[in-house]
Amino acid sequence: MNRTKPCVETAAIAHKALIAREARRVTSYDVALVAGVSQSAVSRCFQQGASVSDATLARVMKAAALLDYIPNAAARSLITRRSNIVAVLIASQANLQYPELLGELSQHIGARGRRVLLFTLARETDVDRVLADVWQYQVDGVIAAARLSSEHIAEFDRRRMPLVLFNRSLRERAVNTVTCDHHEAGRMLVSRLAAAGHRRFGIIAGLEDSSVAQERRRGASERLAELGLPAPVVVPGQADYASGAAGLRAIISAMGAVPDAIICGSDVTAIGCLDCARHELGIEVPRQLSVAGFDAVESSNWLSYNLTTLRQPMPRMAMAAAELLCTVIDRSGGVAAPERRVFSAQFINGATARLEPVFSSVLGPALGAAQVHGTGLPAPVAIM
Amino acid sequence: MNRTKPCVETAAIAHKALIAREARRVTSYDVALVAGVSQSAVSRCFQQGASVSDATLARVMKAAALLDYIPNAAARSLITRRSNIVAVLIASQANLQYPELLGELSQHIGARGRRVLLFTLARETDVDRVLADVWQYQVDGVIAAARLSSEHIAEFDRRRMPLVLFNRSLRERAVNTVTCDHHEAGRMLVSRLAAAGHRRFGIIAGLEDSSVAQERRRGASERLAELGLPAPVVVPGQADYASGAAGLRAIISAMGAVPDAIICGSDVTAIGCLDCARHELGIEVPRQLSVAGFDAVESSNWLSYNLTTLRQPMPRMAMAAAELLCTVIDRSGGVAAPERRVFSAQFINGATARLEPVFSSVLGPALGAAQVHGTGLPAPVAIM
DNA sequence: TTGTATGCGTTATCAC
DNA sequence: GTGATAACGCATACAA
Repeated sequence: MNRTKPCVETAAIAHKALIAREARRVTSYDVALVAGVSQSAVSRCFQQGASVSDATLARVMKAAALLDYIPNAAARSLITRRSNIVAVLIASQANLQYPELLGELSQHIGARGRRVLLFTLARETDVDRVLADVWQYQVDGVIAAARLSSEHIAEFDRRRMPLVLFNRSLRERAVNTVTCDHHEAGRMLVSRLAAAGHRRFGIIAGLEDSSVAQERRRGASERLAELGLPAPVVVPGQADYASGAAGLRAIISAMGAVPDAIICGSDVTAIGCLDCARHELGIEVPRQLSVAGFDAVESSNWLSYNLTTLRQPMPRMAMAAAELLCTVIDRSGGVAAPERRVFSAQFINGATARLEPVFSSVLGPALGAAQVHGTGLPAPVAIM
Repeated sequence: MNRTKPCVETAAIAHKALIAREARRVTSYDVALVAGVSQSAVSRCFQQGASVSDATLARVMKAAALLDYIPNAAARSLITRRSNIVAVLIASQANLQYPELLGELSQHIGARGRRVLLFTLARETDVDRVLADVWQYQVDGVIAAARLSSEHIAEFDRRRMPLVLFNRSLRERAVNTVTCDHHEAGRMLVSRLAAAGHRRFGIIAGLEDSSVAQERRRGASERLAELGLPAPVVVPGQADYASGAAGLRAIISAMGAVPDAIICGSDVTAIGCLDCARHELGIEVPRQLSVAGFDAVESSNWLSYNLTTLRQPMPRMAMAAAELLCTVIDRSGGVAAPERRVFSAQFINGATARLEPVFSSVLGPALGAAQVHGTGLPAPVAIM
């Protein structure tokens, strides 16, 4: 028994030289040769539930270590039909807006033994080109944080490719989704602002092609109508800082006055709006104007802003997406009905919106603020 | 000839049903059968410089389209020894600090016909575990924006795995790198501040294990010593907002006074420092205190801050890294000497540091600012 | 230009 | 528990 030890080592050295000379890769055959077992035995040593004797395992592992052997995932996936790779499709925009998303997804997917193959979309129209690549790489599933058409979804079905939509919903087709309820978030924000007496609203929209921004806007407008408040002045925006200033000026110009509240499609836009109001137009926030955003990005919490906003639970959503996709992959074959996981946005009570009722005791009888905001509602509207 | 057309179509339909029944994938053999050619002909149709007649190409492509055939990248990489996959190793920290990096890398690498397999590191110590995965996936090369030890690099060499280090340099070993000259950036910042009369410096360090932050700090300290200025008060930080406020208080406490200038390891820290100074301690910036950051993140340019900072040319650096790696991959075999591409940081002249000489004409004769800043230098120091 | 035959490195199936 | 052998789906050398 003792004699095998030096044998394995010297054999490994000689064999390694041979491999280097022939400029080949180290394969399981090489390990088998050095360990003095069959190639099948080597293969089994690198699998989970395989039955191998301790002695064999030890010999094989030793030989593998000496040769720097690592199983070839390409060859494995060819036969197992599992690449252990998950594609993540994400619009560059979305990646910049939610920088933590990719990292969170990668972590959770990694924890489930798979890796993320990244497909970034400079424009949403790149989807077609990118999907062709996705099919090639034989990924086990796809998380899409980008706009997919109904035809795209159909192709996923046809190819039996597991798919989870992230923050995009598609009414026409049943498909696995993880989303935040942006429609409800828009409603909630308006409810709170209206309850505090805001009457005249401006909205700086987010990206036109973003369903997230559209849902928020729809929710807000819908709730305003329900409450019998005037229709908001809506101006376009691009979810960036500059859109905040431009939007604010456009709203004031269209309205002929400063509105009671401005709802922005994103925090960065809200911050742009805020800075413009305070530093350029001399409008006091929140005394003369309330400003609210969406997403609760890190900077919204900074002392200079302390923004009133709504947070999507990104970490939980990322985890849910990873979990959902991996579950679908693991039970592949057994095709189950698609699942929708919807999370609620969390209200962040910052300091850029007056959310106390106008007749709150903290305000004196001379309600300058109430006058600036127009007549105000006779009574606070029920919150949500 | 005309008769072949319906033949291909009906054959395709029948064949597709067969494949579905057997629950197989569509392979090049299936396409060959339907198109009435050999499998190698099909293979050639999906390669670049292969010689195929127009007629064959047309028949094959038609059959492929009808069958939804896509070449299997795993099988291809097995024989070509090219996966067309590039691994990107990135610390989660770095991803949050430079959200655009991943997207830029992905775009440029995609433009060169490859995709990014993402490996995020929650902790820098995860490198070992992650590298084992990297070898498995048979990637063509690696871009590492994480700390690698000399032993790690040695393993890349041993496996002949092309590697580009991003923003990490390693003196001990020759390796391809793309970096920004952070050492020089630190020196530059001190030179400018010193030239404007700042004498007493505080430094809020970045992450301890980040070579970027260390280089900046070393450059700054070195330049201060060269200029004969007092050694700076250095306090720890974590590149986050909270570190700014904590660092500012710590520096003031250690110094027993407000320093002339504080250099922060990152913009976010600088913004935290700024907010604390202005909103909590009532220190006027830049009149009583100059604050500078690093990186020129988007928010540094906002009206509320307008930060004095230094920008790394991230887009160009990302492009350089992608280009360098792909070049190395394409000439694989011909091992060339490693290359280092070093970019310079760009100074952003914001409004949070007094960079005019203290005796500038815009200041009146009663130099409150100069007194706050101590004696000031008798004459401006030469810039750089 | 086209077809035949072979190999890439692994897992899976079956005897033993 | 172990070893022979057959896939997996493609690209390539070579003959035609």
